[in-house]
Amino acid sequence: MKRVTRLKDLAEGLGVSITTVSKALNDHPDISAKRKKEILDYAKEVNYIPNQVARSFRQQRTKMIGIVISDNSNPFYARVIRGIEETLSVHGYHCVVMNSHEDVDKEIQFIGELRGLNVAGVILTPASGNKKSRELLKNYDIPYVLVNRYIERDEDTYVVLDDEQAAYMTARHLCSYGNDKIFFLNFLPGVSSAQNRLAGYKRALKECGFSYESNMVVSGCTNQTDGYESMKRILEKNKPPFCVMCYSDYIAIGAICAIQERGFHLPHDVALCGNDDIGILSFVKPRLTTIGAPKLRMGIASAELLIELLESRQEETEEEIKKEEKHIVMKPELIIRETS
Amino acid sequence: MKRVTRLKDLAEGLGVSITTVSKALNDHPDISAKRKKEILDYAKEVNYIPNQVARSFRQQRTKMIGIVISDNSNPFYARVIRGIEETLSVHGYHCVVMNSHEDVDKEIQFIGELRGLNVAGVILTPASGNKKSRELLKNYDIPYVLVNRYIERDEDTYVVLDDEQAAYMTARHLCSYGNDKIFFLNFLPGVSSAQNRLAGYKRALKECGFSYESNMVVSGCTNQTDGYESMKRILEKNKPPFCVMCYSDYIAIGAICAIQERGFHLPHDVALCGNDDIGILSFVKPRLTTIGAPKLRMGIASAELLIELLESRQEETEEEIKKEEKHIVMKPELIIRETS
DNA sequence: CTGAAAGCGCTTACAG
DNA sequence: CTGAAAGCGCTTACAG
Repeated sequence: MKRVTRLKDLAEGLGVSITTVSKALNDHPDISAKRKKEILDYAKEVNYIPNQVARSFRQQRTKMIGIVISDNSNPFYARVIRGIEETLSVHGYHCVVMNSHEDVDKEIQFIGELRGLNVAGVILTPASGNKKSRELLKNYDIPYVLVNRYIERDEDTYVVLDDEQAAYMTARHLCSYGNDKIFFLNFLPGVSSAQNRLAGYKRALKECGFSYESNMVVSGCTNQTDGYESMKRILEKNKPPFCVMCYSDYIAIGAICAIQERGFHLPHDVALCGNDDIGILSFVKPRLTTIGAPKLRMGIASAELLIELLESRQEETEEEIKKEEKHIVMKPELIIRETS
Repeated sequence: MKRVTRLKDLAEGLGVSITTVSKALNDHPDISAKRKKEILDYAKEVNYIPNQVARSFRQQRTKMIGIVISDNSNPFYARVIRGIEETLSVHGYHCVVMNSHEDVDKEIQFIGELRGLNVAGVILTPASGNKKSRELLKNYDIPYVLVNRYIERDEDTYVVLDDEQAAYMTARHLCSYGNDKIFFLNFLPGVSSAQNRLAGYKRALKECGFSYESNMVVSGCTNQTDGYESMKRILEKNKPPFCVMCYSDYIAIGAICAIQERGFHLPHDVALCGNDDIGILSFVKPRLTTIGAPKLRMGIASAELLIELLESRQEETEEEIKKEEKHIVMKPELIIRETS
């Protein structure tokens, strides 16, 4: 196994000090142009790659960012992560991705591991109702940005969709069908996005003169199968026409399956909306009416926000760290296609 | 900013040496049970988290694995990554995910960055035809596993689908329709999987007594849009009935869109197969006939293979490193649904 | 502009 | 069984 080239090897090869080589490579002003060029040329020639572990250790800070989400293979988070990765990459940061699967204990364990890795920051989608992670990050003094959900509306720094508005737009749209029933297949009730969607749904019903009935809302749907099963149960007790709004496209696809199985037609018998605009579904029949969420942009925005946080921290002294929470709330877009 | 607890703080707190604390925490045999318990209890009490950066630096090895794929938001890779992450996580490793977007230069740059991070190993899907990354990894002496593609059939360590067999099964299935034309919307021609699929396609044609015509194969399809456009072009020059096999479900969905737009029916006018079995599509009409690829298992297998490589390296002396390349070739499964 | 020296927090070979 | 000391490869405050 051949030895890796170190700063010391460069210094010896050129007959200068380690300090000088380090300064040249780090673009320190305090060095003559000639020397610098000499050193940089030589470093390139021998393909010197600085040991980032040593560097991070010495500087007591890494260029590593922890990304803790429920599941990287969920198309929603997959897009968010892509946005994050691309943005961080440009700024010289690297992403450590961890899947919590909505498991609070796992999430807490991950935060500890990230602390041990001395990550520069964390981008987190907190597991349903988990306040502890946020506390830990604060305790550890790790800058963080929440994405897609928040814990404390006014205190966290986060990037979310305007969920209240998204649900409001969807429900208003469905109200126009004039059916008296708009079912809502919602997500886990402990999550801010689900709570805000419920609020938007209620607001729309109220405005349209529909009464809110709690048994029209199904909580805790997380995937296609939940959508399918919930829809089946609804169809057993209710005769179309009616409307259905779904927390996600995933759930919507499951629900559509149940509806078609019973021989009903969309949007004629059941008018249905999804949420998220998962790319592949725009090519699929019946083309799903949904809410377009800027997943990539949410990723990009959370990465940019975190970088901003990190940089402001560099510049400020300990005293004057301004605890400015920032909230980015993205506009949803109603994409009307064929299912409503 | 409060100071982080170090080994030294534990030592001082307990009135023992740093060495002893380190031994206790690392489960060194060379320490009394009583001392060890004392130290472990205290460490837990003050919530001591070892500094992995310092540790990695000292040991000249990290628990970091680089994952370099084209795009983490591609549902195929998303599942593979999930399998990798879960497996590595159990073994105490962490994943640094990087998207190369089939860009050779970017991929090479990433390998360099991973070298700088001193990763323990790399799991790589090499960009189309890129032999350089593999060379670099060898030069840098970084253990690696290729996933979903290989560069040198006999020399690399990799986990792939049996692509030849997958295409063979699909084409045989389509041959049974007795149409004389089986189009093949293939991927980038520089990639081993695309080459092997072509071989399987040819084998099936030959066995079924169909002649191979190169103009029935469209190379370079990567996404829905390519599938859609290619299918449109085929429909302009060819009248159904005929068959189409697609390199991916993505491409298949695009192709279906084009077919339906022209008013043709599946499988009556056009019998079509995808490949990958992207989960969400099993709920969608017409339900796509496809090849089931064990994406999660491919991820798990590549992670396990890499860990095996890392551990064997630990145990062996420099002399006796056995350069055993391992190739895992996974069985494809033909899932016949509604499009053929 | 250049360089000697300290030190980041661990692990490990070694002495007792 | 315990601990003193060296050292992993850098950066940085400081002296010249």
